Amino acid sequence: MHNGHVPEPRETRRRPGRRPTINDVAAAAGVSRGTVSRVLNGGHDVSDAAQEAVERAMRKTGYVVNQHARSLVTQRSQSVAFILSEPQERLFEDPNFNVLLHSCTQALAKQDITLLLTLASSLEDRKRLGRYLTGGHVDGALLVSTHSGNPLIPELLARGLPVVACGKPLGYERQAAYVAADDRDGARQMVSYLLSSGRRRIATITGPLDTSGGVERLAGYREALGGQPELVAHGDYTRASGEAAMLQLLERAPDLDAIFVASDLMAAGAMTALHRAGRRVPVDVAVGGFDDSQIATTTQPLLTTVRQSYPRIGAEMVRLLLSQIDGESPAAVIIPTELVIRESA
Amino acid sequence: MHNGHVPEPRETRRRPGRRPTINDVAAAAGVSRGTVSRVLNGGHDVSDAAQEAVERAMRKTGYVVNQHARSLVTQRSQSVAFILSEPQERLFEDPNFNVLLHSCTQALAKQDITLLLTLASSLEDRKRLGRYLTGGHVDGALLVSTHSGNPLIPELLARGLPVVACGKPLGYERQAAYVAADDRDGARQMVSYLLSSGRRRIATITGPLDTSGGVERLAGYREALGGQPELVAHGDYTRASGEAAMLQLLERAPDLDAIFVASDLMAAGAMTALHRAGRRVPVDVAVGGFDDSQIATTTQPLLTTVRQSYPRIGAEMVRLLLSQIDGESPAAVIIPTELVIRESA
DNA sequence: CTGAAAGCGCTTACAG
DNA sequence: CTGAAAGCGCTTACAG
Repeated sequence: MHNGHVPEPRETRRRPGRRPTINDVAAAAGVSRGTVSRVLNGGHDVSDAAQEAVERAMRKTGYVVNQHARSLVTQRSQSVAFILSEPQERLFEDPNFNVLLHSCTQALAKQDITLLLTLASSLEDRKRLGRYLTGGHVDGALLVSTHSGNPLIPELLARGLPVVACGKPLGYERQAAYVAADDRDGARQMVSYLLSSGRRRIATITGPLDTSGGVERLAGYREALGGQPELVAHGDYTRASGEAAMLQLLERAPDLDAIFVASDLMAAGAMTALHRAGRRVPVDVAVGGFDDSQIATTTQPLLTTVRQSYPRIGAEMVRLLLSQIDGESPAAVIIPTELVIRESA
Repeated sequence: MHNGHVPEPRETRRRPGRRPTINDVAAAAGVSRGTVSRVLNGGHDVSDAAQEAVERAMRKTGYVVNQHARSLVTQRSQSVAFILSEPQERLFEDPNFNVLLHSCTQALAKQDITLLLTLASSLEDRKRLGRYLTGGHVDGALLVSTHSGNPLIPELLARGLPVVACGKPLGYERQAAYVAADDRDGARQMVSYLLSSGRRRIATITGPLDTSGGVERLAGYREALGGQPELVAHGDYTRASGEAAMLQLLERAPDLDAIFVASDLMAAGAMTALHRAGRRVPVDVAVGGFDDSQIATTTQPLLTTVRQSYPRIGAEMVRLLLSQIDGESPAAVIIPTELVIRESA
């Protein structure tokens, strides 16, 4: 069919195996394509009779709009990407992602925008993803857990794709929009609290230092310590790394009486290590976490931690992204953090 | 710009804020759009000189193909959806999803196809997703963890979208392609092994009975028991449900000496319950799992289980999906399962 | 309120 | 090997 170059008369019957188009609907309803398109786009300036005829015709033909054709003219895809630049394992281990993903999905759903979760663990992945994203498939991107040096950020920025990062995107704070918790202040609050409750030898387990969360929480720890000798070990936000770092700290400083851990998940790991080493929490060692994730209420004893509201962070990220898609310039939002005292400190 | 209806002379300079198109590249290279398109699509029938000129022009203009325009003519989007119809929590708890997702991503990457992970926990989500998927955004869908009664399956099938399910899609075994492990035989092997090692009072914790895995593993248990009295409790593949079911079974049958659990994660939960109840594994109670996931090698003692190879399942799913996209009819693949004996039984 | 027409940015036979 | 042209399925001023 259609392989000659003599124009055929416009065909109105539906060919088998072909999706119905707006032409089929128009023919069935006895109106023009323009009118069909108008009812598709809100039904303004359409008479009741026409509206009804078109709706009937759509049902009859089983019409579904072709998004590519629509996107080609509107330059909008009505979808945004949620990009996780992280080894997959973390996605599955860390409940924070879960909460963030959920709140972003919800916020976008209200605008009838689909969220596409894309994983970019390997360099290869990131390349393919770069092509995909800049090809117009999505209207914007939410970047989660981006370590400094992630090549996706400059690429997307250069292409002019609206982007919002979760946490300060190190090296691009000026150019990319972001939403971050007040990490530094949260850490400061926690360590001040530990000091005020009489602890004297306070260690910390940091997050990865190529993320703003890692850097800022460490800075808050130092700030609160105000020049007192510090005791630092590094983790990568996984439970296992928290356990290993705790073991190492106990070796280096058997007299430590408190620990501020830069995430709840690592804090859970640290508590396991403390338990194995025969230290009681909080009697021998006070433990403070960060996140106030679900984990904080399942540890034994319950975890004293710093709350950062991921639902709120997600909602703000979406708001910032949509406003950029509408032409506003990038902005940064800092969400306050709050000390939550439970049993571990 | 371009708001009059008098045709302007074709503009070749790049307007600020506009993405370069194939016309810009053609003009810069001094060739026709057809030639640019040919180098974009593999460079067949293009002279070296033209090829080079076009490549230079693409770099100079920063050209990126508009996927919507391309898809509109090719009727292909070069992406497929990975649909998880499951409360999000499970995604994050169950390592099997992780492995499956990874293997599917890899297999698709080889064909330069992007995988889009979409979550459909609520009914609302499924509606929006249905619209998205049938709008031509993806070339096919991988359905994971679909309980019977999931309305997405008939919808996608009716639209003619190529679909492959993981596990038998109950109610649509005939119409939808799927890849499943030989659940029944795996369960049978495990229970036979428990019997042969002298266990006499063997219970089971099932998966959800609206999934084929749940149904078939229970059937295998019954088959191996061959009419001996059975002892059944139900779980939903979460760790917590395994723990609860085990507690309940101990109450109902304090004399049980073995348990076959329909997933490793639930088996880990069951072992926790046994431990709390003071039963030694495997001395007092033998425990057999299903999956051979990462969990099986982290429990204490190590878990005897049934291996189903998720990497292989993922690869087969992709193969089946791509062949359907190329016009083949749906097929079903059953992957053999294998007993893996460790310490717990 | 409605139709005719231009245009979104590509691909792909076709003719040369 | 290459260009001209048709066509993919929509939306959106414009004129009436």
